[in-house]
Amino acid sequence: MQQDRKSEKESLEGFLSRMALNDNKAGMEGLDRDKINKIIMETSKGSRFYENELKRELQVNQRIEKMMLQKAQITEQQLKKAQAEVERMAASMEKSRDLSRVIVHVDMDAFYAAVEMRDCPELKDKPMAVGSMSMLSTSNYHARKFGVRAAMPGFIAKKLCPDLIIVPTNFDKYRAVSNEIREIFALYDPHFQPLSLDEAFLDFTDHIEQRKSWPESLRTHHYHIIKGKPPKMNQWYLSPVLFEDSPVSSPSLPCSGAAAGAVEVFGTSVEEAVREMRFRIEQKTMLTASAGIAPNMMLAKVCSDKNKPNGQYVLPSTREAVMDFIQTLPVRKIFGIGKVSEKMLNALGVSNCSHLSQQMALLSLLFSDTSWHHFMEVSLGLGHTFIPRHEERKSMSTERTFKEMNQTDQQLALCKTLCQDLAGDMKKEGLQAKTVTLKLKNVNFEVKTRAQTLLYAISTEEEIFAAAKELLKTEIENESPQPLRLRLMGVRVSAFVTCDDKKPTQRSIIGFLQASKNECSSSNQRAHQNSEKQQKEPQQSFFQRAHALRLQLQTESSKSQEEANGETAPTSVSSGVLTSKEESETADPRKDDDFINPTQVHASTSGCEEQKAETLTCPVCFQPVETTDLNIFNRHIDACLHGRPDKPNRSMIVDSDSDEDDVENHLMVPISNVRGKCEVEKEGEESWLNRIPPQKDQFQSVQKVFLISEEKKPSQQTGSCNSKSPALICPVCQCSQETDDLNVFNHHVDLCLNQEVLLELRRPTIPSARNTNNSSKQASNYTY
DNA sequence: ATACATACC
DNA sequence: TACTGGTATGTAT
Repeated sequence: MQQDRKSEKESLEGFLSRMALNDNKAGMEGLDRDKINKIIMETSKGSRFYENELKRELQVNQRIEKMMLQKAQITEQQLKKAQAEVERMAASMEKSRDLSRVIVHVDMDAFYAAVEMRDCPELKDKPMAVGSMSMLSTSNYHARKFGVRAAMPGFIAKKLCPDLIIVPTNFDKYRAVSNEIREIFALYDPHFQPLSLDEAFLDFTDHIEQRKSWPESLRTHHYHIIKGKPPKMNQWYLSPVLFEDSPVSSPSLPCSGAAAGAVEVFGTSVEEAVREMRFRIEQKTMLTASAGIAPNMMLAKVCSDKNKPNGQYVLPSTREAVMDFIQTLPVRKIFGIGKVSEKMLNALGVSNCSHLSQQMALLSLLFSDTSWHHFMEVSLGLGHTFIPRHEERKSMSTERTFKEMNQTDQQLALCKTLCQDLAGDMKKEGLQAKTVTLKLKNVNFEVKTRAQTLLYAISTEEEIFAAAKELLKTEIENESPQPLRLRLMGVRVSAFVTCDDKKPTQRSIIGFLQASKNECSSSNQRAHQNSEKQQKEPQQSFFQRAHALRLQLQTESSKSQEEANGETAPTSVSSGVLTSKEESETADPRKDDDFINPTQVHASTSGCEEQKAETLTCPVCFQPVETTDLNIFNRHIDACLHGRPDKPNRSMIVDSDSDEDDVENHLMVPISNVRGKCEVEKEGEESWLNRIPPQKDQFQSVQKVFLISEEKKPSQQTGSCNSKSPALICPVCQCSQETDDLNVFNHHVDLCLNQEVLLELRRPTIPSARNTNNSSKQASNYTY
């Protein structure tokens, strides 16, 4: 009994560390923590969410236990050695210290809540929060006294504060205000870096330098005259009382300006400049901001929190001031150290930054290099002194939470919707991605992610869905006969192709062939392992690539079908050259042990590679054809395709949208569609396809292949393990081939691949009108 | 490369 | 009744 109680208490404590009130941030001082936590607990207890949090807490505790075990095994000697290393590192870091920059971090006070209060005077004296019963984005300072805070569900907040008013989010409004404040930021640093709608880093160094010589007139700013109301205390007059505990009689905000005729003159110092900026923000938006001024970004961020709300804090640019400041700083305040890191550090007796430096040798042995190097920088008060330019986006995603969904058809439909939304967002930014990730959260709050990287970039709804659907189907199958009981689904795309990757489709085919070449050489001739490295294409197994290519073709064909009814839009075709201009191995691929050796297929991956080809390489037989006459070349290809009618083959797979195995549902691609999409690209671009204008007989040839494959549907083999005879499975079409003769098999694979290559090359690409639009989607405004 | 976890707003 | 959504990055395999 006692034991039970004890373990319950322990898990309670663990639970608290995840769930309990975070009084780390501003506005949470002096409230009844225990009472609040009790209410949070009572409200949460027994819920699926709670259970999951408990589970995660357990995992963290186990991690800590492991760490402690590791710690126990550290010898005196190891520690000494580590200490030496730490000191070396510290010395080298110290050398990089730069105190010459003036970095400012600005942060709007309770942003969303403040905007809503500004626009609705009713709310001014009341506890309110922005969000919903399910989740709050932020709360005003009134509500914070009750323990109501960002990232807390509204229904719990209501328990803490029954009078709480919850206002739904109005993102458009916040975005508009955000644009207003960003205009002001730009006046002080045109290269400022926004962190969210309400927050930014600015480099004031240049501004300060110029400001020194500014006349007073440039530093004089007018108060807004609000109709009829005489100025009083400027702060009260300027903006509604948003925070009753905000520093009203701030010495840095003299009232004299207002009294003297509604102007205020700001000085030339950094503090004055920042105060001026905040003043202008307040004038323009009737909202207040807080700011931190420090020699680097890491410190500025901490400083902006120091005198929140409506205040600022300057950390002098001396080593002494910085080191003093750091010593008492709780580790949790540091950007990048969250609940879990804090808990782990606490377990080692590290709660503030002075402990951090004291324990650095130990930390260097227990944490990864990246982690302890970061700790080290923090403990020395170091951080970025130059604000990095806005980086390119690395991923884009959309996800949705809903009431339990366990029907497969609903799940697939939702997945499609998500893909549609995502494709729309991608289009806005002209993005093309290679990796698709599906995110699932079941009703027990367990999260799963499943990703697939394709070797070509995709962007359309259909393409994304083709990949996402497969991932989802796999998960559904894995769970069957139980259904997936989902509460959230999300789709993310990443691994965007860069602007110079102009021909992702083209590259995908080339990449496929080149990569398989590499693989062949490494798997069969170990001695040749160090052949040229693939620069950008990911190293995938042949099977993965084949699968990826099939997926792409799948998408493409389903698109073809959809578009069959409408007109065929003028689309361009990816360009590239297939020539036999070869310097190296020109051996017959079929003499090789590999089932494919497309070393003969070379292509210019970009238009800049000048190639005047005397010969063209047939994509079917891989033999050079000594002609530049496309008609002749086309006839050769036809002959090749005709010449091997007796090998088993399959048509390409078409998305069936059914729950049955796709392999069962392959269909013919309407030739008319293939043809309709075949258009010539830019002039001057050397493309194999360009050299073959769509001719009737071309497509007839292709059609024959399809017919052949229809005639000879290979027997199905889904499982790879239960085949008695040594049947081989084609990595392209994934059908088992009833032969153990490698030559026969190789012929099949060749044909299969060539067919896909042919179709692939007829695939149109959407002209990539990529504009580097940096309008990033902004998340919620959390003020923890 | 993939999966999962942590962190931030 | 009810515990987000978007992005980046670290850690582990």
